[in-house]
Amino acid sequence: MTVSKKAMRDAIVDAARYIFARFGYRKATMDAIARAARKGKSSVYYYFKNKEEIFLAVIEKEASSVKSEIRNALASASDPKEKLTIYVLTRMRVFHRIARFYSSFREEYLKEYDFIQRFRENYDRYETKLILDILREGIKKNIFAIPDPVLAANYFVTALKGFEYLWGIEEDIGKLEKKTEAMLEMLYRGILKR
Amino acid sequence: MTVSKKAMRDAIVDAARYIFARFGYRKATMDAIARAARKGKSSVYYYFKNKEEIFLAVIEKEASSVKSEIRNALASASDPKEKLTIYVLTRMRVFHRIARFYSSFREEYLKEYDFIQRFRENYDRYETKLILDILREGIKKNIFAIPDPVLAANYFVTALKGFEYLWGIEEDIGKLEKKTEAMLEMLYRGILKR
DNA sequence: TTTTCGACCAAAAAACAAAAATGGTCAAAA
DNA sequence: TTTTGACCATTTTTGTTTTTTGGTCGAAAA
Repeated sequence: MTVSKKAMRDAIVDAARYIFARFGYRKATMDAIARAARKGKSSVYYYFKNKEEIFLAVIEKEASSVKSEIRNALASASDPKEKLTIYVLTRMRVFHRIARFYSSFREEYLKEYDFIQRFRENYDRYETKLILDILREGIKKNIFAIPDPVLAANYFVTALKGFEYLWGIEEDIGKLEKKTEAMLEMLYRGILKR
Repeated sequence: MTVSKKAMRDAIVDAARYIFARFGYRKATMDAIARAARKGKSSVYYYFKNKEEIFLAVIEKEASSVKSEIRNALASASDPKEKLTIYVLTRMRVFHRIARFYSSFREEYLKEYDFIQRFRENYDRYETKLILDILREGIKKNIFAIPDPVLAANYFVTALKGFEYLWGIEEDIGKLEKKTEAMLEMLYRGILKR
C-alpha cells in the first residue's frame, strides 16, 4: 500500500469515527461518512471493502490508542502493586471517556454483530494477559501470593466488567475512582484479620 | 381479604409464573394467564388491578422464596466467613436456576419498565444490608478487618453483578462454583504476601 | 496507473394503512 | 361475593408501497 493511500485510509477512519460516534453503527450511512471525508461514496469503496471494514478500522485504532495510553500510564510504575492500581484506574478512566464519546452506542445492541463480539473477545484476551503478567511479576518479586494467577486474572477482568455496570449509575468519575481505589485496597490486603 | 380470595390470588400468581417464564413480560397475555388459571380474563381482574400488579406479585413471591432459601442455607453457619461463602454460593446457585426458568427474559430489556427497576433497587438494598450485617458481625467477632464495611458491602454486590455476566458464558454450574470459591478465598486472604 | 465519482441496482429500512390482538371496563348473571 | 361475556380504545402485527442505503461498475480525471 502506498503512503498516500494509507494516509487517505486514515482520513476516512477519522471521519468515520465522528459519524459512528454520532449515529451508532446502523444509522451511520456510508454517504455521511464519505461526505465527512469530503469524498464521493464510491471513492470510499476504493479504500475499504465495506462498512464493516471501516468500523473495524475505527475500533482497532481506538483500541490501539487505549493500549498505548495504558502502556504509557504503566511506564511510570515499577512496583507490581502500583502497576495494578494504575492499570485499573486508567482502564476505568479511559473507558469512561470513550463510553461518553460513543454515546449513541449505549442503546444499540452491538452484541448481535458477531464481528464485534470477536473483537471484544480479543480485547478480553489482551486484558487478561496484561493483568496476568503483572500478577506473575508480583509473584516473582515476592510481593503477591496468589495460588492460581490465571484464575485471579480472570477474576479481575470479570470484576472490571461488573464495574462497567456502575458507570451507568455513578456519573461522577471522581467518586468512582475513590470507590475503586478502596475496593482494590481491600483486594490487596484481604478482609480477614491477620 | 378472605381466605379463599387469597388462595385464588395465589393460584393466579402460580399460573402467571409459568406464562411469564415462557413468554416474557410483554408477550404474556392476560388471556393466556387467565386460561392457565382456568378462569375468564375478567375474573383475573377481580383479583388484580392490572398486568403489572400480577407480575409484581410473581416476582415478589419469587424474591421471598429466594430470601427464605438463603436464610435457610445461612442457618447452618455460625462463622461469619463461612456465612459469607455460603451466601455467595447459594445466591449464585439460586439465581442461576431462576435465570434458567425465566429463559425468555434474557432478551427482553426489562430495565425499561421502571416498576421493575424499582424492584431491583429494592432487592439490591436487601442484599447490601444482608452482606453488611455479616461483615459487621465478622468485625465484631474479630475475624474481619474492614476499614469501610459499607463500601465493602457495595463492592460485594457490584462484584456479584459482574458474575451474573459470567452465567451467560459458563453454563456448567459446577465449574462456576469452583471459580467462585477460589475468588472468595482470594478476597479473604488478599493477594499481598504477608 | 492510480484515484474519483456518477449512474445504477438489489436489498434493506422506513412509512403507511388495514387488520388483528390485547389490556382493561362494566353490567349482568351465577 | 365471584364469574363472565360483550365491548372498546389503544397497541401490536401484518401486508404493501416508497425511500434509503450498501455496494458495483465503467468511464472520466489526474
